Parts: sequence; C-alpha cells; structure tokens
Amino acid sequence: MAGPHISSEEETKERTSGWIASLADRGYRITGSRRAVVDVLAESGTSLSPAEIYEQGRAVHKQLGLVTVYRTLEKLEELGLVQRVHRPDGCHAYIPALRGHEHLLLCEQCGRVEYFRGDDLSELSRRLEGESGYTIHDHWLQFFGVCSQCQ
Amino acid sequence: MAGPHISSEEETKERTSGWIASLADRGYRITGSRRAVVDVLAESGTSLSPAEIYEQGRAVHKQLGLVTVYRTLEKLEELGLVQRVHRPDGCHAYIPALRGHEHLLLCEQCGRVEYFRGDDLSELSRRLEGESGYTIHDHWLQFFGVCSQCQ
DNA sequence: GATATAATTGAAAATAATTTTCACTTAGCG
DNA sequence: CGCTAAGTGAAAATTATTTTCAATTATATC
Repeated sequence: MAGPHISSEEETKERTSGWIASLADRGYRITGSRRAVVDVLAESGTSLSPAEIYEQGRAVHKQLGLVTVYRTLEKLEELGLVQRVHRPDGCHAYIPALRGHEHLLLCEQCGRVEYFRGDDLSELSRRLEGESGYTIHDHWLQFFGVCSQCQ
Repeated sequence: MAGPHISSEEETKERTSGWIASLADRGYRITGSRRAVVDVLAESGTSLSPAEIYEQGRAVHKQLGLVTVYRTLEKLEELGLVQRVHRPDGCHAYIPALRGHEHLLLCEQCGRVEYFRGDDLSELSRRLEGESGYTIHDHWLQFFGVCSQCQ
C-alpha cells in the first residue's frame, strides 16, 4: 500500500491551474473571485467551510462575496473537482475531490486531509450486492484521528 | 462474512425498550414525547430526519413538538444509541447507532439502512497510523446503492 | 484595441434548519 | 397525593444557505 499522500507545493499549483482550465473549458468565465476561491481551496491541505474560504479568499481578492464562494463551490463540485467532506461533527467543509480509488484520513482537530490508496473494496462490494440485493454505486472509507502536528 | 442484517420486528421492539431503559437509567424522565421519538426511530428500517421523526411521531403522540425531537435525539446521541448518518447528498438524518465493528449499506432512494459485519480494518488502521503519524480514533466504511425494493 | 452582450458580481432579502427563551405542565420521588 | 425539578411546546432568535436584482465585467467579435 502506498502511504498517505502529502501534497507538494508543486502539485497544488498544478491543481489550481487545472481547475481554472476546467472552468474555462466548460465555458465559465474566469474572474478574480473565482480565482480566489480556487486558489484557497486547491492549495489548502485542510478542509475548509464556505465561510473559511470566504475569509481566506478576501486576502487574495478583497471584494470577494460569500455568495460567490457558494456559487463557485457549486460549479467546482459539478465538475467533480471538489467535494464536501463528511465528518462525525458535520459536513459543511470542502476538499479537493477524491480521484480513482483514493480514501481519506482526516484530522479531527485541524481538518487536515490525507489521501491514501491501497484498499480494494470491490470484492467486498460485490459480495454485499449478492447478499443484500442492493445495486451498489459508491462507497466511503474514511479514517478519523489526530495528525502529528495536532498531538 | 455475515450477510447484511435485516431487523426483525422482535428486535426493534427490544431496541425500543432498551433505549427507554437507558434514558431512565441515566435519570431522564420518560414522557410521551420521548417515547414517540424512540418508537419511531428504533422501529424504522430507514434513516429519518428530525422533521420526519416529528411527523411520524405525531401519529403516536399528537402534541409532540419538533423542538423535543431535536432534544431527544441529542440525548439518545449522547447515550450512544443513535447517530447521524452521512450520505453524499447530506447528513441530516438519524439511525440507530452502529455497534462494535458494524458498517453500513445505505439505499440512496429510500434511506433504508443495512448493518453488516465482516471487514476488519484494524490492520489497515495501524498501518496508516505508522505511515501518516496520525493517531486514529475511528473510521467509517459505508456503501451506497439502491435496495431491491427501490430498483 | 474597442465594443456589445450575456455571464457574473456583491448586497440585501428570503428561506430553511436548528437553537434558545420562557411560562406552563408533568413524571416520579417521598 | 403533593412537591418540585425536569421537561414541554410555541414563538423568537440564530445560523447557514439561496434567491433576487441592479450594477459590473470577461470575452467573443469586430
């Protein structure tokens, strides 16, 4: 199994420009406000609520409005680039979306997110389908703890 | 692996009286309103939002208030008897809490919940702890699909 | 580059979910 | 039974999110 994946600065920059390109490809205009939302979330190692994105985004683009944060998240979510993250204490924060068979490890204190691979649940999924009669579409495997910084 | 566990009527009755006993043990009074909330959620095979519990609970105890639904859920949650269930489209519904190493299989259409056992994630958890430096406290393994009734 | 125009913006209002307040009721001990 | 602190529902307050709308602006086209 690959270890958890700590994002490098290099990669988060690529993520930022990739998201901007996806928005443009889709026909959405690239505005200062959208850039600010993308910058903040793509380069954050932690999950962020709309209010946190708003606050941090204003450092980049001072006239940013909270409404635009919501609207931009909606578009990024629609493009599969970001997703809400669900935690025992709530699900109001966003992260760069999981890709392929990635799973999550989350810090309960600071919201830090690690992505890892290495557990194939498709066999279990098929077995469950057979035994339950469900048609299974998706799954979540998430671990919750405290990161080394927060200990 | 044991198959998913379909609750019998027998068992849900036991669950209802167990929850009532736990509330009483803890020193909480047993009122008609609390009984209604417990009845509805303990005997439901699907996840229910506070508003749904309120609506169904009024069939049992007509003066039930929505505020009391919230307050009773808070107490049941504190006692570890119920928990919020998180799904891609939201996390505003409650279910009887997982026990031991149970995991969830959820119907995206009707909210039906199946509990299953059979996957031990403790080894993966330990491995992740070592590689990430996190102290892991908890995990979720959840499958999402469409149940046989909803197909 | 200038310009036309439809997309996008932020502020304010509206809505929805949840929590708090408070005067009244009641479960359950003695 | 009667007492009393716990619990109640209605209404108000709070919080998160969405909608409305007039003003602004990104970008395709000249």
